[in-house]
This record gives sequence, C-alpha cells and structure tokens, in this order.
Amino acid sequence: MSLRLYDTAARAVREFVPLEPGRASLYLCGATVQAAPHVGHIRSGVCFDVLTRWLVARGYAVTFCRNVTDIDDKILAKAALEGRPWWAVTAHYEREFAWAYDVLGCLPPTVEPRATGHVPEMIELMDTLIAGGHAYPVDGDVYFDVSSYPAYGALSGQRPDQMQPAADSEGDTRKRDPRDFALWKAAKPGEPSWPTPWGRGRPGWHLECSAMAGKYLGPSFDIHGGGLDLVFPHHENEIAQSRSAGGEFARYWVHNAWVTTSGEKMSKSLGNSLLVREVVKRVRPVELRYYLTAAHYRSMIEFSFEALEETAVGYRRIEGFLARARERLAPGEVTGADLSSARPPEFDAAMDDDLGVPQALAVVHETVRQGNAALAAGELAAVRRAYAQVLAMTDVLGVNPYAAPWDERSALDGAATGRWRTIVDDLVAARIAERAAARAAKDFAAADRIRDALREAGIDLVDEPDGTRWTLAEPS
RNA sequence: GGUGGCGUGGCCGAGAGGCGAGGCAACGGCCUGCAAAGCCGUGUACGCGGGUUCAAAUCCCGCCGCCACCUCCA
Repeated sequence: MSLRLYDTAARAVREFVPLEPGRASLYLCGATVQAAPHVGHIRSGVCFDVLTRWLVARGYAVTFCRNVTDIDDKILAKAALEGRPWWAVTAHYEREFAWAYDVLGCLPPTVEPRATGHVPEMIELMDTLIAGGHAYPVDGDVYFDVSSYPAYGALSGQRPDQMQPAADSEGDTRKRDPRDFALWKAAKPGEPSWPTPWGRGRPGWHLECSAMAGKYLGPSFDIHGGGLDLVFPHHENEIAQSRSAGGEFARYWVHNAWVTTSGEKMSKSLGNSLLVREVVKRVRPVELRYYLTAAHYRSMIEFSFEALEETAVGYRRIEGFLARARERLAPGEVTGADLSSARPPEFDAAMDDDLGVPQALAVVHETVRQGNAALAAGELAAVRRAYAQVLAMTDVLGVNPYAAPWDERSALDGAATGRWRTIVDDLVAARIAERAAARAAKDFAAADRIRDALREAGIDLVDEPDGTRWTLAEPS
C-alpha cells in the first residue's frame, strides 16, 4: 500500500504519485507575522510536520517550503498601533512563530522564504500575466482578471457568478470586475514600497505564494498545504495566477481543519486566542503537540484544557512504558539504527490512509499494552520489540520523548542523561534506601514521611516488584 | 443566495454495509504495608423519521440541530 491523501481539489482521497519518483515537494502557507501564534496557527505547522515526517519515513527526499508573509495590510496597521516600524513588527513576530514551531517539535522547512525578499520574482510573474492578457495595471495597482481564467472557482467549488461581491469593491472603479483581485497595490504615502514598471507599490497577498512556490519548487510540484480557511480565496487565486502563467502548480491540495473554542473558530477578532506561549505554561509542549496531533488533521478540534489534560494522560502512559522498558533493557538495546524500521504494518497502513493518526495511535497504545504485559512477565525479547516499535512510531508523529526537542525536557523521563540527573539520582537513591529500611522494619509512618517529603520536592516514588523508581512529578 | 463540513457510549475520538479502534473516566479482580503504575475483565454508542438489504453507525430520501467559507484568516 502506498500513501493516499485527501485532495481538496478532487474532493476525494487520491493515491500520492509524486512528480519525480522518490522525491516529494511541499509548499505550506505559513504565517502572516503580525501577531503571536495561537494554538490554531500552530496546528497547521504540526499537521504538515507530521506529513513531512511520514513522507521521510516512507523514503521520500522532501523539499519543504514554508513561506513567511512579512508585508500586508494588517502588518502595517499593527505597526501603526504599536508605534514601531513595520519591519520591527515582522521581525518580532517571525521570531515568535519560529519559537513556537521549535517548541512544538516541528522540523525546520528546507527553505523559509519571505515575501519581501521576492519582489523581482513577483514582477516577473506579473509581467507574464499582463503579457498573456490575464492581468492589467491601473494607476499603479495590478489586478488579476478573473474572467481570463475559466476554471476560476474549481478548487473551492465556487461559481464566480454566485459569489458575493467583495466588501472593498464598492465604489472601486479601477477593477474591471468586482471579483478581480489585487496582485500588486500602488504605494500610499508613508507605506513601504518597491519599484516596479507600473510605479512603486507593495505585494498583494496572493501573488507572493505563486512567486515563491515557483522559485523554489518549480512550475509543478507535489503538495500545497494550508489551513482550510485558505481554500478560498487565497489558494483559488494562487491557482489562477500560476496556471495562467503557464505552470501546472500544485498537484495535490491538502488542508487542515481549524481549532475552535466554545464551538467557534479561534481568531483574534473573537478575542479568544490561546497563545502557544500561554498554553505551554500550563501543559508540557510535547503534550500540546500530542493533543494537536491525536485528532485527524481534517477534523476540527474543540480546544479545552480539560480535553488536553485528559489526552496528556494517555501520552504519559506511553512515556511510562518507554521509561520502564529503558531501565530494564541493556544500554545497547535502547539505541540503534534498527529502531526506525520497527514500525508495525498496521501503523504504516493507518498513516498511509490519509494520515490516519487516530488509528495509528491505537496501534501505539496496543503496543504499549503488550509491552507493559511483557514487562510484567519478564519477557525481555518482547519488551525490546515493543520498545523499538513505540519509539519508531512516536518518532514519526514527532512525540518520541527521547528525540529532539523533548529528550532534555521530558518530565517523566526515568533515564535522561546529564549531570543533574546523576546528582539527583544519587541523592534520591540514599533516601530510597532509608525508606526501604523503614519499610523492612514495618515502620510505614517513617517510610511515608520520606515519600511525602520527596513529593513535596517534586519527586514521585513508585514501588515496583524489583525496586523503587523515581520520576519528576507532574507540575500541579 | 452559493459552497463545504459536522452530529458516535459519562467525556475525547476513529470507522464508512457484516465479528463493538483507541484513550480518559467508572466498576470488579490480580499485585501491593499504603499509594501509584501495570495487567485481566466489565459497555448492547452512532441526531430524528422513513426506505434499500439476509445484514445499515455506514447506502438512499426527508427532517432537525450546529459550524465554517464566499476577497482579513492556519
């Protein structure tokens, strides 16, 4: 079986056949860097990180391009509001996004181009479109002529004659048709601008993605991704531009669903943003990632801290098994190249089926259950197998507690390395020994005092058949 | 007006014609000084009404409810 993906354009699951065997090219509409990322923004990053990881796991050489939109109306408005230059605003929020992607374990894209760095490519594209009769300049603006592209609306299922006229088109006599969209906006006083054959101005939103996708991935590439709300108009317009300029453009369109709170789409206008920076103060980043990953990427997530906590308990179960297995196995058995190929076939089948992460996680949990049973029975060969499988599977999902960036951060990690770990291990071992003596003497009050004191210090003690283990307590 | 989606047990969340995914919670048991963890076991769920079928959560028809997109959106 090979990978199948739901293609928005086809409204069906299609077998993924890359343009070039063994290679996959992917463009993702990244952030407009005008505010700090909330959970909904980062879900997109996480979804496509899982897709990328799965393509890599399936042996594809992946070229992943995720753009940064660093010029648009909202950025200019934000700059005015914050009283600092627009480029200071974009630099600031670009760092916020980079931090959020990193803290949630999203692998860095192959290339992360900025819109403002690709004005020459945009001018070239507009030249081509104007020459081909698909665009027209008016007083420094450049508009795309929707009527010149008969397939307009095919991606989103919109029929141009049924669409509501754009809110900003009233009284706008420069457009030939209210549905035409701006490729380029003429400079207004005080706004940043770049020189073009049609006068100074700045990029329209849609043009940049066509220009950058073309530059880095070529006129044809495999997958174009983004949030569901980008289907129309953004992706529709990208298609119109790029195809009118002669390219095939994206061959598969993949869209992730959004995150809602209280049944409403998360957005700044509703004032219910859950900033990544705030959420990871309440839960570990890996748990937020697990929560965002656990739902199918095309299902809406109704965000709540209660649901997040509950899901996190399930993740801790996985971590718990891994930590116990790791202690039981010989050091040479817990690392090794063969671990990556240890995924159960059912897991791969689930992932191949339009990234069926929920089913894939069912395989993970089933393996954990078997592993725990093997641990209890002392069947080390089975423990080793389950350990390798769980590691390989969590790796694909980006939640392997022993892989970057979680390896140094995992609160439940019973085997993390490093000097602090060694030091704490020695100190706690002494207290565990004291407590063992107390228990042997049936002085349970003394034994419980030691356990309570350690708990107070943030260390949980767990008695197991072959001894007492300690873990860092979950922050409460 | 146009387009698309959703409704599954106490909760989260898959599945898309035929043996009840998985997790969380709950209950019973094993283990245990206690606790925790772990293991074993326990559920007659698919918005409503019709229909097709040997068989429907899944297909068809009609309703009801919720949500999103239609030039700011991840």
